[in-house]
Amino acid sequence: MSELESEYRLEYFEENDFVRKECSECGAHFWTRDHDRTTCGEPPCEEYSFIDNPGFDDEYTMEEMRETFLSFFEEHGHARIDPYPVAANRWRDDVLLTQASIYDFQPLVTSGRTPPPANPLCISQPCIRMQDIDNVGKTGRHTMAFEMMAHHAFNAREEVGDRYAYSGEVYWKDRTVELCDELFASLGADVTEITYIEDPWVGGGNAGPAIEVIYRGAELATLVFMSLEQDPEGEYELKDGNRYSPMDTYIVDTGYGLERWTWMSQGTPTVYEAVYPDMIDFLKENAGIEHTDDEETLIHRAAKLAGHMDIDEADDMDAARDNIARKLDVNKHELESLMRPLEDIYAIADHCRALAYMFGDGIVPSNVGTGYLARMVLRRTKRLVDNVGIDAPLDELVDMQAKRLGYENRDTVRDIVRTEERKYRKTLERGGRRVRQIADEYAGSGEPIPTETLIELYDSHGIQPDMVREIAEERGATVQVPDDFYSLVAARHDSEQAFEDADRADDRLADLPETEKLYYEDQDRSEFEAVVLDVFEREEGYDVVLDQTMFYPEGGGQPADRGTISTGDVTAEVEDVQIRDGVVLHRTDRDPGKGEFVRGQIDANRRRRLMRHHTATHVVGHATRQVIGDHIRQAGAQKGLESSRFDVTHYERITREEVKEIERVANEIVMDNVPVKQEWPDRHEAEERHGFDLYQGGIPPGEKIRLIHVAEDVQACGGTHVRRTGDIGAIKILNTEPVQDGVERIVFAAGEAAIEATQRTEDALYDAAEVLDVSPQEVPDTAERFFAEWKERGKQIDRLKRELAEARAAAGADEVDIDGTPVVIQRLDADSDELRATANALVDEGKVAVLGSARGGSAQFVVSVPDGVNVNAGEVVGRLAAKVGGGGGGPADFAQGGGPDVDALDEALDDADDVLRTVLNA
RNA sequence: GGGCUCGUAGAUCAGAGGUAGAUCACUCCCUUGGCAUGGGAGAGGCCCCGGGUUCAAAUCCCGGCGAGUCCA
Repeated sequence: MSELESEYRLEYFEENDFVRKECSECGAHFWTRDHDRTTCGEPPCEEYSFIDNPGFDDEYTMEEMRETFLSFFEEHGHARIDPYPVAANRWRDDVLLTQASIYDFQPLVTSGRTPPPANPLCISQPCIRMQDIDNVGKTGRHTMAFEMMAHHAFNAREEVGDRYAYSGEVYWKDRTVELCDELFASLGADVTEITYIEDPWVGGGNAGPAIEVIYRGAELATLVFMSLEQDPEGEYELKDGNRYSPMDTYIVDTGYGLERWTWMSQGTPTVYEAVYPDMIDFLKENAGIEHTDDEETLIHRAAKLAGHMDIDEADDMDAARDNIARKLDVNKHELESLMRPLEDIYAIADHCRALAYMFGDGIVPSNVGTGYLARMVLRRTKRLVDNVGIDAPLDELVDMQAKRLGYENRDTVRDIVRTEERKYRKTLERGGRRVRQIADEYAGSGEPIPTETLIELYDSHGIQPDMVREIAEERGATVQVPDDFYSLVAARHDSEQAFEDADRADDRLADLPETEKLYYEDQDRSEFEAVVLDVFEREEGYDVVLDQTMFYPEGGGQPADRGTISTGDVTAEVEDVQIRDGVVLHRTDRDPGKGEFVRGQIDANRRRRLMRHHTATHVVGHATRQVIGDHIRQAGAQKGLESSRFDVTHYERITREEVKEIERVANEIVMDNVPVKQEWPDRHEAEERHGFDLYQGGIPPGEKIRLIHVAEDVQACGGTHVRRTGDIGAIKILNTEPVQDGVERIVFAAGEAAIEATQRTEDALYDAAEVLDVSPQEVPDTAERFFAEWKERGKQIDRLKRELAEARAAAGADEVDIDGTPVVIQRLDADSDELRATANALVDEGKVAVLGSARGGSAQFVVSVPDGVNVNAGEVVGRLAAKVGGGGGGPADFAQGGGPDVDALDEALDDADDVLRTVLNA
């Protein structure tokens, strides 16, 4: 019995004559108004009963259902909130995709550090869950993309006062269940059929009681009461084996699946037909799928049983399908050939919606992060489309969903899909060639292609084993894919992950007040006075804490200030500045003394350069978005003194033309000399006005955030900036390079650094011009001509060497006769090409060539033997080379070798005839 | 972020320490009235870049650049 059992004894249940029951099938505890009920109502304990028998008074489209839900909660005192992007990594670094509405408020709101945008609130949040990907299309109810409708209330215990960004209780369990119940009733549901299953929730270090809400076999909502946090000494032990204790904040976290509610209202065989009717029709027609009335009936009946098709719960797909076929009394293969294409079409519609969300919200395909997930989904979708025989281009299919979802950047989305599809096609072509080659190798041998090769093909070249099998079979080779294929692949990646220590809160700083940040008040000042609050000794040097400071601590990609802190008699160099929990630590070489009055002086020149680069970063970012597109987002940035780098998301290489245009637009903003403004608005107002693109460099905590306006560009930013764009002076883009797939780095310089960088580039050009003895403008043409001439000369030299060699051979150098074979033994002191050519020419005349050279600081030999002469050239070279302290070898008719002992070369050549005789007689 | 694979002729690839190759494409010649085609000849290479090992590196080692792919 759960220790949380008492948590579920709600007044609301008692007042409304609910009873607590235990499911006769699965043993779960649940609450119901129906006193005769025996099962919990959730598959597999019960089947869907709403198919062809809708559970609400009216049919709703997805749009209508969303509106109905949100306005219901608005009428019940909730504020409606706009949805967040599906790319959750835009505001948190612990997850990639938004998988639930509560993700929008983690970690800053749930921890109480930042107030929610409204309290209570309701929202319909687009989510993507990759975990269910294998179920999509097959179970009739799983989708990868979905909207989680939700109402949330953020509560804090009375006794903690206003320590958190919200206080007191808005509402808790009874009101939550009551609202849920009322929503059902307002739609005309038969509330006696609803079951509320007790199902404690645990996840991500938090936990709490939770209730699954089941109606006619479908799980329509989950009501989570997040109220516990992990604590080794906590009073509750939950199903994950950890102990938990109550938190100061407690949060109503609900989830109502928009698609399921829509489905429930329509009672179609699958959720997909309820939510994407137009797209399903289009895909069916395009794929040429038509059903007879009998088949249609069979599909309906199978759909009701499809709840069993869940690869998590059923042992495997095959068994589940078998099971359904038996219940319907039809042939399994018949059922399969009927259902498969439909399942693919359902999955395509769902995947296209997921892709529309991802690309619409600015995810760029990549080999890492969310971009990789998007790439996987796209490729999977492409395979499904090809499989089922749909000839519409993928970008059009994704666009159908993007249009429905109301995205405005549809052209970019289509461009991304096309680019990505092209890349995939190339990978498939490359892979196909590779597999055919391997298949041909094994086709003759009768052996199957080894598992090791399959793993290699998948891991290194992205070729699915199924594809290998297909191609191999065409070529007459066999393939056996082991069941544990993917775990074998995983085994190749079992290296341990290195963890970086998170900055731990420093106890020493707990009692110190936050340092007053003068650098935000006047960004041009470089001197200030302060009091030393404390000094901590470090291994090397000291950490000095002041009451206020002009020193900018490292952050937001901007390096820390340098300078000095001085009292009357001590001057300490500030070598680094860091910030911990709002306290600025000045790392110095000397101790100014606790309690002293000090004068601080920052290195103004250094700071000016950094400020120029920081403001320039905003300008370059803005210019890049204007030139390339709205999907451009900051993926990292580092400011410097000589240059800065700015990483942006983009799905192609940035061209030279684009660089020039970005540079032009950026410098236009500089020349416009507009003021750079900072403001500290309420965060939610700022988000309302400017959207999530504010947070290019991460999300700051707190009720108010600092915004920097540069021309039309607005960003949340903690850095220091120049007063007007004209103060930047000039911006010069130095280079662009790929950081990873989907991320391009723009390296640029601002102000005097831009001039310096340009001068360096010019110096290089002038130096080259001087060497070529032409004007800088003529350098490219001249270089091209020289390179062509250089290549031509190389060929000319080769020709001449060949002629020289022939001439030498014809001249008949000292020729000796060894056992009837003419042999030329000669020292040439030429390079190895020439030796080779000469030897070849001699061989053409039927002579054995033994040539030596001392070119290049070492002794070298070439020995060449004509056809029909029984001398092993390799052996001759080996013996000669041994005399000069080296080695050599080669095929029997041609060999090379040498050694370091140049002085012994002549002696070795003198002995060559003996060597030849020995080898000949052997 | 980490692992793995690959950079050789315009394209696709072979060569795996010892004289840089094949196929297609290209140029020219022959066959034809012209084309498809057939026969022959030729041109085309900083073997990605930089170090190292070696008598000798396209080949082995290290570093870089570039492309691809899998995993988190």
